[in-house]
Amino acid sequence: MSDVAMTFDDLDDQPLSALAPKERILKTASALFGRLSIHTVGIDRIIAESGVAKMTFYKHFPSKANLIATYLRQKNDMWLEMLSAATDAPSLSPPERVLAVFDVLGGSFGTPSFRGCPFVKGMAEFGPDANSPEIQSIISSYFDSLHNLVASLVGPLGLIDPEKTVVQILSLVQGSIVMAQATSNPAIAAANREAAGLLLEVGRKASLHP
Amino acid sequence: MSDVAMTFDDLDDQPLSALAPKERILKTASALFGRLSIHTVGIDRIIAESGVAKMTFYKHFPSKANLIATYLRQKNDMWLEMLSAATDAPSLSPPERVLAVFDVLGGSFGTPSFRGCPFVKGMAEFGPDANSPEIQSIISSYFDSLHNLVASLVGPLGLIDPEKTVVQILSLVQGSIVMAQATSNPAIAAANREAAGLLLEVGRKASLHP
DNA sequence: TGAGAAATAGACAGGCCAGTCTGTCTGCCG
DNA sequence: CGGCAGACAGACTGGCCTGTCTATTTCTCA
Repeated sequence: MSDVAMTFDDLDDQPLSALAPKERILKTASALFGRLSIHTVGIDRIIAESGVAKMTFYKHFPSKANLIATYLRQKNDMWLEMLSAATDAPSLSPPERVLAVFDVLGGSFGTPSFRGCPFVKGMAEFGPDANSPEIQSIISSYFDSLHNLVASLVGPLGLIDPEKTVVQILSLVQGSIVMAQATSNPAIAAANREAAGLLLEVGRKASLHP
Repeated sequence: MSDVAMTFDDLDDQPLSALAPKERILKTASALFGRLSIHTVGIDRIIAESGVAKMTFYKHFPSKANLIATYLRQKNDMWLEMLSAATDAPSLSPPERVLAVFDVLGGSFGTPSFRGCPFVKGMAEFGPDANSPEIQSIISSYFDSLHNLVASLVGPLGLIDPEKTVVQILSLVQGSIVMAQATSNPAIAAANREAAGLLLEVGRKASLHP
């Protein structure tokens, strides 16, 4: 763990000074994709704002689709590593590990670079009929990974119907992100952390069939 | 209530036979915007698939932005009317009115025309930096309306912190839609209906401060 | 210092897209 | 039957976008 708090959109914050061209491109693209959208941001703009020549861009990224894939993979890795780090903290009890996810969310929601979930947005722009198999597979593998992470945290709790609880927690996570993006209510993460805690508690006893 | 079940994407299902040109255009656009995305669907394609002349299109919709706005307003109206109808059923108890929202969701998730929430997708394509004030205002007014609807259903329950519960319910709603779009798990709506029921129950007593 | 690799600047082709325009046809109503 | 409104078909413009290409400059490092 570093001494500076990580956020959901970590990379977008630092000044874009003299990095290697490839990182400069990726950082500029990441910021633009977040602020606007993927389809509305052209290569020319990414090139102009990252201060790079067109040939340099195409040397590092053979196509725009390749840049998008790299962008999404980077977001996937950063986000899952952040979650893993937070939920692995040794001081946490098993249920607290699940709830730690919402603390990470809450930390991200406040930052100015928060622009919603890149994968939900990616799904919106590259749906199942979009004929972009690589991008679609990155997106669905993100959802799989998140499912596996939460399932691995819920599993040890010995709940009656763990898969149901996992779905509920995942819905609260995604719902939190959507709500934080749509409304700037600062209480969202805390409210849903509390909801998740209740679901874990009740899931231990019985599931509404007393 | 009609004899045929309504779904989230109602209009997209019926055959696109001989309707008035304006409705044909809107229906075709709605289907294409849902299957693909707004930015990736061009006017030419909408015209071709709706079997309409270009001039006819521009007579009814002065611009693509106007078509998009009309499309979103129609989705807004249909969806809110569906929710109002379901939550107004006289046989329901006050808490059941809240849970009825998840029954509507569950009914939509199974239909082949379900393609996620048009407003979440709209937010992804027309974010705050997109310079499309009309579209943005339709989207944010949708979220406001949904908030008001849920708040009006939660209000009569006399909960300790109703606003917190409203946020939790709304997060479960949005999270359900995202999860249903990302994974085709048929149990999502039921699991989150149950979660919402628990939150309403617990919210009546005290909120984790015993 | 000197050579090769890498980056820069910017022109260019080909395709798509929004929106305009011209002309033809159909169908309704007096 | 005649006329007119509305729909149809499709060409066309100007602009943007991805990706290629050329020619020049800078950086590295031996």
